[in-house]
Amino acid sequence: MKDQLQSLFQQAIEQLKSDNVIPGDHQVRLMFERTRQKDHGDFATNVAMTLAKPAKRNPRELAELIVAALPADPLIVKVDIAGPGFINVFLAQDAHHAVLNTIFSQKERYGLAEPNSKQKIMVEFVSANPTGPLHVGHGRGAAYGDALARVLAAAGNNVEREYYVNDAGRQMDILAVSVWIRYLQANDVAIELPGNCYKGDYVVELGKQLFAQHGAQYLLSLEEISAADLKRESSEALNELANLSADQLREKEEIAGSHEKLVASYEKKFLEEALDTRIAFVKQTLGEDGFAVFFDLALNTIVDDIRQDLSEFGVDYDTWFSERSLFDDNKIQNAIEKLKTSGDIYEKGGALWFKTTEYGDEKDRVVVRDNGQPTYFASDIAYHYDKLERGFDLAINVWGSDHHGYIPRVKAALQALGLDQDKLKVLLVQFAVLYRGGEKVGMSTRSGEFVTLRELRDEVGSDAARFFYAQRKSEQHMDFDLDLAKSQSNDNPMYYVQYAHARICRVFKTADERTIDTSNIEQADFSLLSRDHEASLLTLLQRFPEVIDNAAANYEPHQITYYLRDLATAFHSYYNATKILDADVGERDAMLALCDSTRQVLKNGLTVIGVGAPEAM
RNA sequence: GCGCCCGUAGCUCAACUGGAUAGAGCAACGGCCUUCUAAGCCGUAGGUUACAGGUUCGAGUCCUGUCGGGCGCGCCA
Repeated sequence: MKDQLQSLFQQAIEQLKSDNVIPGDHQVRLMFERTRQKDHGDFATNVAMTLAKPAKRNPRELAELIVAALPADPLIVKVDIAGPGFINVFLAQDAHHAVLNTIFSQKERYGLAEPNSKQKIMVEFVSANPTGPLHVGHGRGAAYGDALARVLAAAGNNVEREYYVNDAGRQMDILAVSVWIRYLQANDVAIELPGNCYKGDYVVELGKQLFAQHGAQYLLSLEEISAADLKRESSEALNELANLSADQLREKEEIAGSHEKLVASYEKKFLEEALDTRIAFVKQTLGEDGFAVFFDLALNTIVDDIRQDLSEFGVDYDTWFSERSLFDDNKIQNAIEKLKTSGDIYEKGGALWFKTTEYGDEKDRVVVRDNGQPTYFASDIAYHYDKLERGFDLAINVWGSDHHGYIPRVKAALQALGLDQDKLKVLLVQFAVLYRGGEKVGMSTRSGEFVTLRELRDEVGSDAARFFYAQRKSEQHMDFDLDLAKSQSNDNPMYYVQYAHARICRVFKTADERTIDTSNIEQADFSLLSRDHEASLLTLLQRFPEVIDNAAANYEPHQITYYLRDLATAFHSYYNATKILDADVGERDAMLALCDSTRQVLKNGLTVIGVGAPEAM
């Protein structure tokens, strides 16, 4: 529809160019918008106003000339010039009715572009550390990422979904040690779980499970363990604190806010040091294979759980990419070597640094620590290198907004590796701030104090949760009131949209019961659809492909949810104002055709955001 | 201190990427079920788009500053 208008107006503009009204070399940006008000017609363009300056004429005068040069076409019945120079286009009735034929012929494909006709895109999202179950914060990333993937696919892209599993690194070691301590407790060893270990109930379960499988095989006494613990006098952090000069102390206190806060921050560092000592001890005592028993069980159990959780949420991935595989396949080494060759790596203090400042980062970053261990950043360099080498036109990362500071260094790495940094698009999802009874709820996985995605799904259902998340645009901060989400789930607009779909289904069932023949409604006389309600519905049905396009182009699946609400509203109004099945045969069939098309588009739209379209509520 | 994001009706959010009179849902108030599902419909009320400047035919949207909120500034992941 827009395309046809484009070409008609383009002809008019070419005409004016050859008449020297518009400079021939001027690039004309011709845009059509749906109008907000009926007396502005169906479409409006501001082209006369944008051309006013280059053509050195006032906009309304220019609009007259454009309209005069417009070729006649049956599509357009009237063209108005309004306001400061808008050109308002009124379409013929037939043009509105034609959408029904299109929907009948394309059915579940209506609104969707030709599959795989555009780019090959990878969407990586969620990628939460496999150290515990997903919480409701991850839910937003999951709902957004998956809806985005579906929208991009609907717009004709070939889309792959990937989950990057951080199965290497310190957090996983902490998890393994946490499980081991719970295992000792299951063996009646009177050991305490350190405060900075993982405290969730699932860790207790894993400990019990290992006890059942392996008995006392990995048992140590409290005395043996305590003997190896880090003593306060051996702590680097505490020694540093003790040796601060008076000046240094005052300066650091000022930054920390108070003496107590400064001491607390050093105590915290000491506890992390102590935990590292414990990890090293456990690794050494249990041996590589013994430690792997705890590590692998925890990892596999949790990844399986996450996979199932997401699948029940309607999110299924094409690939689960293991961080550890980057080590096994030497991909990290290779990436670092490549950076060395290009001269982007230097050594300082025993560590290897990557000159990210050369590419716009605020400071250089360590890729290999002085102890020889690659950093998380090193993994990420290798991972993104590998990702882009796999041949995607575009790689999208959906990240929590807390990672925004990380973008410049990853982009720096891509540039240094000779890749096109524009092929990586990072989309940030703001944190959902959780409230329960007016109180903010914490979401730390280590503390074990969080509401899981599964709990939310159990209480409100996967569809309602998805719709709720999908309604928000990603960069919008979001207040998530758990009580509200649970108690008022019927207020979720999803039910309103689904209800419209179910109502239409009911109309057709009742038609059946009354032995009304609905098999030929596609051939009905659509010109009988001339009420205001019908015109609104037809316009909305026409808009659906534009909505998909726009949502995909801007990475904004939330546009679909608002569109669906509008469509449902238009239908509910129509339904209340009209007794469809009691109308005369010809009119009735036309109305049924309109209903059937509306049902189809509601279903197509719900599918694009990953929500079901039930036939009854 | 520096950087990123945000600030729109009492609350939660939209606004077709710079367009015409800023819109929905909750909450409030008044109506509509002998009818194809009332999980619905119709109506009333609610706004200096945080504030102050600027850019232009035109600004919630772009620029500058101020205020307020979230997040980030590790040889953590």
